[in-house]
Amino acid sequence: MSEIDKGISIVRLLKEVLQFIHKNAENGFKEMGITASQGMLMKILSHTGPKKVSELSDIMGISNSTVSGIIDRLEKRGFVERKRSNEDRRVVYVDVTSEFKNDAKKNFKQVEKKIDSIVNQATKEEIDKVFEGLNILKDIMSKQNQDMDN
Amino acid sequence: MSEIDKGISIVRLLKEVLQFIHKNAENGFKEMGITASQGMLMKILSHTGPKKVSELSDIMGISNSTVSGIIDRLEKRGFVERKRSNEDRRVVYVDVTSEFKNDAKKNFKQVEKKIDSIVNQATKEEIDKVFEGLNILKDIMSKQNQDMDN
DNA sequence: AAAATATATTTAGTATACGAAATATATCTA
DNA sequence: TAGATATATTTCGTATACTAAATATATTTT
Repeated sequence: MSEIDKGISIVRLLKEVLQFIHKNAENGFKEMGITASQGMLMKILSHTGPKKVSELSDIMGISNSTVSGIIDRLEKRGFVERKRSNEDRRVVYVDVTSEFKNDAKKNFKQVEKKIDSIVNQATKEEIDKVFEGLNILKDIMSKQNQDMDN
Repeated sequence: MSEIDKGISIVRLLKEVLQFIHKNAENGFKEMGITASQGMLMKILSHTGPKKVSELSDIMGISNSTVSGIIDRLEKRGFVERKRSNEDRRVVYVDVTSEFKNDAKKNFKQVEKKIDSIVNQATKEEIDKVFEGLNILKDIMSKQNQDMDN
């Protein structure tokens, strides 16, 4: 495999894997009328309670502005609401609505369980190898990033 | 680490790695005024010659419609051109323009070299582990996909 | 306290990304 | 050969994703 193919193969494989994951989540959440990203955000909120926009960005690994857009659409659906913090008025807390808790949460839990079971199929050794490979790749890329700053 | 965290961690790590790669490519191609995806397409074309839209989709692992959009923007920049096939009029071949070959190709090669060198920094063992981890993850996800069809 | 600086979020603009529908052309079938 | 079916690409609508700029509020400095 040439150097060219190596780079492109890794990128394609990464995308392929993310697409599989996305597909699985998408299929699960579809029946609730929400997308995979929206489902991931709901998952975090319903497990750990109200979160700042910036906290959600950190957890999900995407930018504040993207989270803001996802919240916009979930708010329209009536699943989450924004609440301006009283301690620091710059901060916005996002939380699930009581409407969601009453109407959709039960269904959501079932979907969630089905999606979680995918990772659970893997053995501990497999998961370890997945993390090892990804961390190696991350190190290679981030080391290069530092070099480029010089 | 709980099952919930495990799933979200993997997704976040995958995204992080892809973002690093994207960042590196973006930084490189920026000076040419093209994006990372556009650069990847140019790389393929300039190494292997004219390609069908559908071939580019397969190589890059993205859909025809997305490739079509990327070609639109590269065409506006004057870097590629579309040519309807004479053998099969449904087919469109995409190729670099002579304008690109004369003006930008030299610069492009240098940028390309710099980006390729990133993967080359890694040892063979590291690359093998990366592929091993990614393939395990891919198998886990695709196995689940089949189960869901039942 | 007014100005400067810092922090948190949203908005605006651009580029992906997808699926479904539309278009165009090819090929097969009755 | 006309109609049905298949294939290739583009267009359209929606959802992400990013950065930079705008907005809002906090904190520090002078």
